[in-house]
Amino acid sequence: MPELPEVETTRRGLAPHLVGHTFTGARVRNPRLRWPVPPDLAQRLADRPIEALTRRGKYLLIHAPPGITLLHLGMSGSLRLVTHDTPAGPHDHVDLCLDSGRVLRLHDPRRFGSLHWFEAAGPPHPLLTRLGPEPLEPGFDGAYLHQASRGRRVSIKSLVMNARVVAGIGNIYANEALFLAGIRPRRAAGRITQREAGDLVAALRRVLKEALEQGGTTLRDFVREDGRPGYFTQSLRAYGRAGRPCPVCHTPIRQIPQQGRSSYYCPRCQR
DNA sequence: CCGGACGCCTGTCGGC
DNA sequence: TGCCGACAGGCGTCCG
Repeated sequence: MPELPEVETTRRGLAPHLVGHTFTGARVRNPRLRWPVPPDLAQRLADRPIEALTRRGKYLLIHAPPGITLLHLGMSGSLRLVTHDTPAGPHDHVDLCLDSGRVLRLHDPRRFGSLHWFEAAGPPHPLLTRLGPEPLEPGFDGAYLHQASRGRRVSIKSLVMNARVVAGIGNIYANEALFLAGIRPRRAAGRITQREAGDLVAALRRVLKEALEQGGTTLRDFVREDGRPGYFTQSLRAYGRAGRPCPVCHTPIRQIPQQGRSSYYCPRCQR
């Protein structure tokens, strides 16, 4: 998916087109996403003015009282703004219609994404209640990550991709941050030193900010609200670069399977 | 509580 | 050329 930089890029692109506008309704072409799209979505949204568009981890939240629409893009989801008469293609599952004549269109070939609606005044949505701190906010620092890693037998990469530990980090940015911090992805989380925890937090912050500046990473599916890809793809240091030279020492980047996914690292720079 | 396996989907790519 | 398995940005659920 879309990890934090891609979701935040989408949020920033959408905000000027949503906030201050009003929903006129919705069109659900295929409600079968990760969870069923609410059948009464159109009625819930109609005539509701949009007050804010926020992000928590990889979740987007559209605040239109009395409700909040919660969106998750899964592995292959994207959101685009199109005019109301733009023909829908395959995998264009949901349209949220705006009074501007534009439509917020959810496209998701693999359908691992989801769309929820819940009352703003009620309890927070269950998907949001157990999320760890935002990686770009002050609550996430070396002391926190070191503390969170104590006694954990999982790999440091797994720990950092665990949304209960820190929100918004997926496979790409976990690999990239571990590269910058000089830590091998298979290291046991419980054996990470205080200094390494600090380095990893700094690396995560740095790579997330860099990716944000370039509109995120596009491997195949991700596009921004206007259809442009993310340009951080060309700046990836380790991810997807198996066999190619390490940008620092030129040793070939190694690819290993880890929990059913690929990890990439430099065997010389990372210990 | 923790950690690992599984399942949910479709599309693409490489090897035979 | 065609088929088939592996793999792809995620994550809730279940089981030991």
